[in-house]
Amino acid sequence: MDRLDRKILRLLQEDSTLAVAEIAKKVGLSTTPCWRRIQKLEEDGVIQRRVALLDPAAINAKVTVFVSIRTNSHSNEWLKRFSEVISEFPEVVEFYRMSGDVDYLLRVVVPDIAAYDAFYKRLIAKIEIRDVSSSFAMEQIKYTTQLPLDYIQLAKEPGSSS
Amino acid sequence: MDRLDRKILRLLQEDSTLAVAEIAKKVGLSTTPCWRRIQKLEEDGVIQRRVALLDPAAINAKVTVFVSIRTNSHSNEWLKRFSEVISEFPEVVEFYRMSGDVDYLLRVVVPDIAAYDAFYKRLIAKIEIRDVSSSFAMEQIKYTTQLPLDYIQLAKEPGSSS
DNA sequence: AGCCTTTCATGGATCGTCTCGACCGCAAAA
DNA sequence: TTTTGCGGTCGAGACGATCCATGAAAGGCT
Repeated sequence: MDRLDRKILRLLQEDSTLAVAEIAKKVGLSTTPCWRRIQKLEEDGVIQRRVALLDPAAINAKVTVFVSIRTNSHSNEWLKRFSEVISEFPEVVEFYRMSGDVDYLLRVVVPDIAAYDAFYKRLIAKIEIRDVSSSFAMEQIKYTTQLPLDYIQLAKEPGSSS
Repeated sequence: MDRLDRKILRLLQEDSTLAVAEIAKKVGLSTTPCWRRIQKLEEDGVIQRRVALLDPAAINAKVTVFVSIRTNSHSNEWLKRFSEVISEFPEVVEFYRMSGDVDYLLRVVVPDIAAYDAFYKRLIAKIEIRDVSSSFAMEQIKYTTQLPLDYIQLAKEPGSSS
């Protein structure tokens, strides 16, 4: 993993429809080695998948709700079942086990408050939860799938000696 | 927007490398009309972009921190500057203006706690914030870019009469 | 110094896929 | 009944992915 790989990843995180030749030009390689690098990044699982991102408004899912959950049971058994139940809901797009005050945090996407209420009822019907607290997002100021590439451990590269 | 469009979107949200002919087969269309629908979905902005998703662990960015922010100033002026400053950090992958108790919520991605501390210092050096509270995610149980398609308003379709 | 490994550049061949145009047919709408 | 809006089929041209072969440059090792 070197500077070139990082550049390639940066481009593909922006737009995965770029042609290999196009990427090669931008990173300063010819197409064959650039193609091989991309292959390798996919084999190694650095690039996990390529997906289409949709406009939330266009599919009537523009309200984000953060749901903080506190629980009584902390057994593995319970967590397993809990995870399965939660993950089945397509409205739940993110789901974290947290440290501190709150045990779990969900990001839920729905059309409006009424739909959230319906979701909430379906959720608590399926599993018992001690304490639930919902916070509504008024505005999504930034949302990106582009992870920061500044922390990658770069391997030694040729041409770095004086 | 009908059932077929929804099926197409479902597939492309999963894997945008699928060939048009492949999608057509799965959806029950022939390739040309399927291709036309995809074109239209892109023109209409329903499909916003196609991107590569990376493995957070592979790029040394596997710790998620949720940052709750409270502020004093609520002027548009201040919000504008605040948004710009925050959005410039590549570590901030999500950024919401919230209702209720907390004013803003960030999702920040970093390699470890030390890196988060460094990020935090850079942040508060750039802009004054009344109150900041950080919660660390222990585990990412679910993360998907697939939005729920169950809320799409379907247009009238042929063959729906008895 | 000589050899080995790695990785690049170049060129080319092949194959799949996208893209799009032309035309037909059905069915609902006007 | 005519028009309009899809979808189906066919097919052509362009483009891009994939892979092979070869040669050159650079660094590491003995």
